Amino acid sequence: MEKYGAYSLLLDRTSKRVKQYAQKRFKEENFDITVDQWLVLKNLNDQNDQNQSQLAELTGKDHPTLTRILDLMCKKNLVERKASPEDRRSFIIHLTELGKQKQEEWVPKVDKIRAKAWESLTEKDYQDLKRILNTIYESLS
Amino acid sequence: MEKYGAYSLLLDRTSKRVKQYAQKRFKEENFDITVDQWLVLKNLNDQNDQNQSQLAELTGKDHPTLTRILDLMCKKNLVERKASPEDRRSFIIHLTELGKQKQEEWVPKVDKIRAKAWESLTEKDYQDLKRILNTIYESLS
DNA sequence: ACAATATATTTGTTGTACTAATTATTATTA
DNA sequence: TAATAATAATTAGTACAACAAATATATTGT
Repeated sequence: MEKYGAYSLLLDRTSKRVKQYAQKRFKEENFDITVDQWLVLKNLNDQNDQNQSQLAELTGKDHPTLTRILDLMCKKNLVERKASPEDRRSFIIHLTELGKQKQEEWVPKVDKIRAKAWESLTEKDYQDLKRILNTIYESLS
Repeated sequence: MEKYGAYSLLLDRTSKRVKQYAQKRFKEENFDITVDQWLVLKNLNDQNDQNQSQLAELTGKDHPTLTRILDLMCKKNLVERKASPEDRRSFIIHLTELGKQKQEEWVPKVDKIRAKAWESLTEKDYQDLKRILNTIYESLS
């Protein structure tokens, strides 16, 4: 029972390094965006005009965190909050022209940065990792 | 090249949930400690009286983060900073009696909590996960 | 011994995570 | 319809993460 305890440290330090590496490369390429902000930008490009709850679900952020990420992205004119026509409590998050433009500019470069971690691994490794992580995720829900 | 991009979100959300689950269970068991503080406590039990640099390396924290974690642990009397006899710049981090006591009390319960994620997975899965995560970690060093 | 350099830790700043509490609005139901 | 509950988003407080810069002490090369 004890022997598997180490996976949590392993997971923690790996995901930290993945994020850190991406952030460092973002900076080198002068992206002027954080990794978490990028995640939101990418999701919005796949499906624009979502409310914050949907967006929080998709990006795996909780509501307060997403609120602050969006605050920062609004300041940078990447997204804007628009009143929802059918529910006056909620906002529609809308990707601006600048946001769209940046997203298109950055996507291929980000893919390249992400691929770096996969240089010494195989397709099967990817499938295994996906399965194992999802199993862990579900076990703790 | 693009298809592997998703691993980063997967890693991020899984490690987040692992931490979140442990923290929730810690609270339920009234441990009065954070997951990150626990990691430090456990490492100190394996080898007491390390300086902050060694401890930072082992726990995967950077130095400023560790400084702040130790500040909180000192306040709780779990550890204490002692002057190093051979280097006046550095501190020896010493597990107190209370720290030792708590560590022993909590270890078996924490192992049980950690094992929860592994219920539906095998020994081979564990080896695979370890190998893949370490490969990613090394690729980005 | 002196200057340059390296090491150990702290401080400051910005961003993210989680909890709890708050406000505003919508939905339920008695 | 009035009271109650649920939902969307925000705010406040505490903890952690990454980076840069500051401080103090050690080490190295000359």
